[in-house]
Amino acid sequence: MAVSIQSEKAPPEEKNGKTRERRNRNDSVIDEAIAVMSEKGYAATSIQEIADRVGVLKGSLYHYFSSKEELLFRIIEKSHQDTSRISAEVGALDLPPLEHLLEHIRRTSEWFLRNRERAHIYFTEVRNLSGERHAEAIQWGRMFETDVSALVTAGQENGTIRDDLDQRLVTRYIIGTMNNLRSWPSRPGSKKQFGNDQIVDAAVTLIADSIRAGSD
Amino acid sequence: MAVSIQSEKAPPEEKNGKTRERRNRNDSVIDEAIAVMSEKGYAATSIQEIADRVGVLKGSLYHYFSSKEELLFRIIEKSHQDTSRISAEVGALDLPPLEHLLEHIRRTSEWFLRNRERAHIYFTEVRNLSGERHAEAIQWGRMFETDVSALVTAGQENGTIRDDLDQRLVTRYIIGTMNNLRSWPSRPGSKKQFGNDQIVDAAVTLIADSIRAGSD
Amino acid sequence: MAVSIQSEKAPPEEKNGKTRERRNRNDSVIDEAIAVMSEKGYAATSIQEIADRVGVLKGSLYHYFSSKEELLFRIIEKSHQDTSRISAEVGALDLPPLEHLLEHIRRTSEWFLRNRERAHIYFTEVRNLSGERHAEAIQWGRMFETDVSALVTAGQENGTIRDDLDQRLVTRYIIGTMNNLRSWPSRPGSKKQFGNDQIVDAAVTLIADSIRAGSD
Amino acid sequence: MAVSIQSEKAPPEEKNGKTRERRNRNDSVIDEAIAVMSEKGYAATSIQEIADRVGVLKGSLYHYFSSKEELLFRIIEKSHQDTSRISAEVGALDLPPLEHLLEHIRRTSEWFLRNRERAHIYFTEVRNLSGERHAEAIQWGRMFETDVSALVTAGQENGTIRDDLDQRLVTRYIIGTMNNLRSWPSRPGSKKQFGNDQIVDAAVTLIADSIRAGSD
DNA sequence: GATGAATGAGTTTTCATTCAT
DNA sequence: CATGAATGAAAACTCATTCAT
Repeated sequence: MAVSIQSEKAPPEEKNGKTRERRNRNDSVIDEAIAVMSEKGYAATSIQEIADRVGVLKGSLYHYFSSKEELLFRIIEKSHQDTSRISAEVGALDLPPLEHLLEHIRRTSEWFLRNRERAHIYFTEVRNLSGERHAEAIQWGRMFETDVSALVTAGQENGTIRDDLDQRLVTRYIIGTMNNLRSWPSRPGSKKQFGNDQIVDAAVTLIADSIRAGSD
Repeated sequence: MAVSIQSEKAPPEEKNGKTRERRNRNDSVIDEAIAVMSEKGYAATSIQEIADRVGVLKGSLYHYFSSKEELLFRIIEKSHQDTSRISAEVGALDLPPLEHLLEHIRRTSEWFLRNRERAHIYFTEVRNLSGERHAEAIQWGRMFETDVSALVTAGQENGTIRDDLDQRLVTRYIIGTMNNLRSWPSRPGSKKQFGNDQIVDAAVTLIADSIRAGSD
Repeated sequence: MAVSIQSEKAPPEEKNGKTRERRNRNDSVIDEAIAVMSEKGYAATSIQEIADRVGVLKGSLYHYFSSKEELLFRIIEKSHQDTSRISAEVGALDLPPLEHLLEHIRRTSEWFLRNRERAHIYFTEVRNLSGERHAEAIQWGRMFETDVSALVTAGQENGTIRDDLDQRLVTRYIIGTMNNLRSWPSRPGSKKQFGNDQIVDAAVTLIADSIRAGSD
Repeated sequence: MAVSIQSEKAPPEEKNGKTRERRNRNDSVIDEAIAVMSEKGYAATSIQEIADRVGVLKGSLYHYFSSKEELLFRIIEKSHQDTSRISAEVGALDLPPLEHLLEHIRRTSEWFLRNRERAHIYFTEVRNLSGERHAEAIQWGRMFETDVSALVTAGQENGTIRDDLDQRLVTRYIIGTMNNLRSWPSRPGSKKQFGNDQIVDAAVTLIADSIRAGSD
């Protein structure tokens, strides 16, 4: 079942020179911010660089966000919304715990791979938020963890997931593995690399084989 | 079998003499740099902040390193040296591939957990190096990967490691899991958290159960 | 004797038609500008803030004035016109110097109190004008001073105002006292504060008692 | 009795070119800040302009203060300290209320005239402070007012100050007059202007004649 | 070794103003 | 009239680095 959420880059329209462009650059700003920030990290990314890539003066960017931190927040917020929605969609399937967990991993992993850059920011840059925004993002992370945690516990209780390992360690193992998918070999254009489907399949297989009851 | 490599923060010995003091100060600079950088990230860490924690004016830090980047390099270099040594020590045991790999994972993971902050920097801040230093650190990372990769391949060849999954994916899975150990639940002082040994045991168990031949 | 000049904020009439609306908006811009500028000062007031209060986007404000400085100039100009008119009206009464001066103080003070915010700007923000506008406003201030100064001199010459103090010092004393009336205690709604009439009476009494010939 | 407090500008040492100057520019920074801010107002004063006058790059100024607002605070704080000290010195003379008040006015006025620029900032720029600093400065202003207010009340009670006018209005009148002394005609170099002593004498005479009991 | 004033180039952010729609 | 994207210049502030003392 295909997941419908999409966050790909807006199509790069040609600038036709004549009139000063008035289109909405909101998506473009976010996209370029994601690209630079995921490559260099939030702190090492300058507003100047984003502006250069968008093709406006740096002051102009402040029409699209009120501060660099708010820009980061919006990127993270969108990731949270997407993954939350996936979580809800999987929940609606009403599967038994282990199948539920594996489907959750599968779809979330697909999203992470399709949105590698955004996901990277989601996982690594929360510490650059402050105050209210930081608290909220931390809360989101906890929700994400709780979703997995609850499924692991349920699987242990109905005997489908091994219970010789503490639920919290298993949860962290699963989330950590998903976090790292972005670094699994997949440079497109390289000779023999892997498609997102192959990576997801491998990850789900490995996780399933390690947590299934009776593994030990 | 205990691993002898130690990189913990220098014990806060009382200043009992010039020599000791000087020695401590040098270590202290590195230690505080590691502490701040692992918390805030390299780019968001200011020399001022390190100086404040060391208890010295920021100009004075330049007696201990020649640039912020060189400081980062030294931190990463030391991590490389430690993990390389571990790799060599395990190699000297002359174990069969799977056992060799698991022992490698075990000891390296122990080091990562004992040196959480330094390891975090090692894994995330290489992109802040430039030129020669960047190239060298990239090379070290490749060496680290190659060590694991070779063992996986050997294990697949002698039939002890599953070969239905590409060697590169399995390698990335293993390394990724090790990378993430620092975030496994372990706040010391908290009531029911986990010691480093428990975490390592769990990680090795999970990895072993997922990559062993015959899992599928 | 009631003074007829009125510069109070336009009453918040309901928008009952195009014409009325347009008229209101124009006044509203001035009124809000006066409110913000008197509170924060001209330099610390942003066009954005005025626009927010008017309920219009900042670009739209430029339909009502051509520059921030021109807006300030108009505010000051109106103050000058009002006080000039008062000065002329009092002159038309044809009173002897001391009585003339006191009536001038009385009516001008009433205007200052009724237009506290505008008067504040009139007295403190002239330095933010430049070029021609600055010169003109300075000239207005000089005219204001000259009006008082001439009356003081005349009073000294006919023996009704003390002449042991230089006319210029007395003039500055009078003007300075009027300038400060806006800070005399008068928060409306507070229990025992003072009405504008009481403040004016007190000020005129104090000034009269201090400058009358025979005081020493 | 002469007041000993002095805040004049530091002597302008010649820069003798040879070595980069390492002297303490703290006073110089404050002095130039006072000069520019009193002329243009806090908000219209740029750090750049102060730096230009001090002769350093603008970034270097941040060795002397941590923010523009803190710089303003320090200027205002010093004014408060000076005027507080004067108030205490006069209090120690143990004079009857009216004499006490007039001596207070005399000495404080002298300070205002000798420190025209600083006093101007003290009276007009408090609104540019924020948070804790703003609260503290407001408190200082209230203390200043309370000092005068208490003397007026005491004078009314022992019958030496007129009591037909409310104590609060008289207090504001006095403070307002002192505030305005800086604009009394005194440009040095101009032909027939006035020395500080003459201005203070005139002000004390005018105030005394207006508030003394029996004036009416 | 340590200091701390100074640099110089950078950062994020603000803001009056313009103008095509 | 009103919009709102964009400008361009300047603002406050940061920071790695240098260096005379």
